[in-house]
Amino acid sequence: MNIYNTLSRKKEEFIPLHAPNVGLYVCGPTVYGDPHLGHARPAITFDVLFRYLQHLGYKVRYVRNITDVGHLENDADAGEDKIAKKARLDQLEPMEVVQYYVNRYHKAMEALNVLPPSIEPHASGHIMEQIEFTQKILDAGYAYESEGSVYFDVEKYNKDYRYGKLSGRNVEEMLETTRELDGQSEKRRSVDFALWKKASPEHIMRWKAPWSEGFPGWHMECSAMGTKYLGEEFDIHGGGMDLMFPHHECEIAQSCAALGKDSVRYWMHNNMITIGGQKMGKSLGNFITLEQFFTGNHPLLSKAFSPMTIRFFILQAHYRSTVDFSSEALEASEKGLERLLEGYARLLKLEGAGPMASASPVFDLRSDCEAAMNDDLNTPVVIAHLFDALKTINLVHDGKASISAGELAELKEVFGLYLEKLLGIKDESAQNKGTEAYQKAIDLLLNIRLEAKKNKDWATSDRIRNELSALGFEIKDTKEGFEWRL
RNA sequence: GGUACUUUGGCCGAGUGGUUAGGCACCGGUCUGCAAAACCGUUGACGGCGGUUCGAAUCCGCCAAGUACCUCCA
Repeated sequence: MNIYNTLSRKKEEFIPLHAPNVGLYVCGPTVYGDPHLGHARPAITFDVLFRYLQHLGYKVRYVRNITDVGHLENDADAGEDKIAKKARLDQLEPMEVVQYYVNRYHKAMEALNVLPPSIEPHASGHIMEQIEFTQKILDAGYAYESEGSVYFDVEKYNKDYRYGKLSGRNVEEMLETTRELDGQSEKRRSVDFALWKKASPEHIMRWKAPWSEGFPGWHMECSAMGTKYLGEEFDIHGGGMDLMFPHHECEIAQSCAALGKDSVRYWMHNNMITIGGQKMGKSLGNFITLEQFFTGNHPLLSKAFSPMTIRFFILQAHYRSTVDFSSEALEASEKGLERLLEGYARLLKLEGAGPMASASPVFDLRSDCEAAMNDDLNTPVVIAHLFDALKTINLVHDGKASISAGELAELKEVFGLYLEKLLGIKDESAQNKGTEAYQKAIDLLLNIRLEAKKNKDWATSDRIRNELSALGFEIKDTKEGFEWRL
């Protein structure tokens, strides 16, 4: 398959370092707040990649970290990190905050049908590794200690390697534009970044290190944990585009400085989600949590949207495009998804007959979907192919076309493979059907209605329909009789 | 200011040189006691100007508009 590599800004053929094993690392959430739409996109994107690589026969070790040490707040809050701040404000243990939001994150991911990664390491559980990694960089001469903190020497590193190759930044220019703004800091240069930070007295998350009691810098966990679980060199590193600079740039520098070589072969970045053309952000007030989507409890939402609708909506855009969220767009996706799922249910009940057509479009579905996935995970095109197949399914269902047993078997297999296994779309309404007795009771009512209809007793028939509708049932009359759903 | 990128029909969203993407909506039709649903079908587009080419939504240049990153963020 081909993967767009941010490093080369080109699509490249994916060749694993140690086939059939593949190492995949993705930047996970910082757990100091409720999971929101922004967490859903990378999780779903790389979930599909994880599923597809496995489908291709690779043994994938998928590492997605939990950032529970917290990134530094801005300079005004010098030295305080998000989790520590949240814990202090709520008078909780930092790990209480972490546990609470990790649980919430897992719950949301499960609802979105995102498979759990192979390893989900916590930054707080890998302080030793981060200290060792920092020491390696110091030993290699690319870092310096200052007042108990350790900083990465970007200028020196840039002389031997090249800092900024991922995001296209030029260190000389960065130094020129920022040098004068820099006051008396512990850092030699404003572009230098912290590998270890000495904790201020009020900072409650702290660990002992050779340099001071403190905590690791923001980028260290990914270098340390990535190489710990996937080796000094591994295949794919993913994350949001906003992490390209400085986070991933610094990661590259750290790993390269410590190990003398690049760790990551393919860098993949998913684009952002916008709301009304604007980025979603806490400071912009257009922030919507996943729970708010599931319940519809937000002024920007016209109604509740199911997790599968969110998942489908995200997959209807390519992962490298921005995707603009609106209630309208979501409603459009919801309807399309429903149609697709009903078609799939219909397909599973179909029976084949007639002669085998040798050049049936059914047999193109597999190769078309495969080609789309191989082209940098083009899920919107896969979905378009499924909609094309849906047309065939409906024609057969309506008796306007016939299909051979062989074609039907292929269609069922491929449709199910892509929709359920690879895109990870499942029919949620199946869970809403209730017990068998309950279903039979509803069927009984609707059968009575059917009889009333036969007798042209419209009063009874309409009464049953209207009252069930009022209770939230959706009644559909069909040729054979009826269908219903809650 | 620097860096990266975007601009496709009413809306969402694929597509990188020549052939229908797809979804939603609209419209027409089938079905129906009525209605809904479902199904079928049709219409409709490539920001502006110039260039390369037999031919450009697709390549190049300029212009315009917009977004993100450079500071916590997926």
